[in-house]
Amino acid sequence: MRLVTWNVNSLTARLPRVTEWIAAHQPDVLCLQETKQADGRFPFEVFAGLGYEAAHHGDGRWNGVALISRLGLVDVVRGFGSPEDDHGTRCVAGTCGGVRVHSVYVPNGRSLDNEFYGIKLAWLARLRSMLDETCAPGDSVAVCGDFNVAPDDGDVWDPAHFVGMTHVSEPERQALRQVEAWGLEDVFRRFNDPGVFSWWDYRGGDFHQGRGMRIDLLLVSEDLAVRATGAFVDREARKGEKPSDHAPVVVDLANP
DNA sequence: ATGGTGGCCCGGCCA
Repeated sequence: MRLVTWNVNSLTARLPRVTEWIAAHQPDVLCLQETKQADGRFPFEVFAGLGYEAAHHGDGRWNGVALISRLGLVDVVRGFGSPEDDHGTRCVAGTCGGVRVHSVYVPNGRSLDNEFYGIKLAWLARLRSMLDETCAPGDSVAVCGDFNVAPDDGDVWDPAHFVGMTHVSEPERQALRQVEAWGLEDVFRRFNDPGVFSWWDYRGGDFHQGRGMRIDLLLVSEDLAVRATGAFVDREARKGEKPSDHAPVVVDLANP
């Protein structure tokens, strides 16, 4: 099973790159974030033509998440169940080939003194409580998406640059660890040394200068983690014509 | 040097 997460920064703008990438890399389950589409504009038929079922949760200009699967897609749940908890369309879950998969887009937080920083911490706490409510120990679970948190100093190009900034603060990292404490592992780390990134700012030639962060994560339950055979960032997808500012992150799992 | 780029959709927000 090839499991992928990719923040596409507008699926409308990125659809040619996404379909090209699917054809070349054959994901079984693809979690997208920042589709920036309402449900009515999501191109279900395009993915169906490629052999995939899809679920989408989006309401227009901002956010929007999708779950795309060729292993089946059942028991779809959009959001956390209350608009106050959701803070936009940022989570969609479904069961794909026996795995409960969540595509998530954690609020950015903007800065430590911004009201959205508290919203980000609350959202991560709600993500944990949602897992407690909807998944049982022993379930096969994956939570994949743009967490807007770099788990460790090795996940940013220069820790000194980020002192006092969002994405690296201890409360965010603690909130992420509380999600993992449900029973999930950042399995990418099994196969990659520090210094591998998934996002680079469009500005200032950051990608070509290597100024990135690893904020796109695939957190999987232990039964899945032990089946992992590899994990990588496809940096090629960050190059070329009209790239997203994020690259796809891939985890491969052997059959059980 | 408090900028820069890109996406939404056309002025300003968001990342």
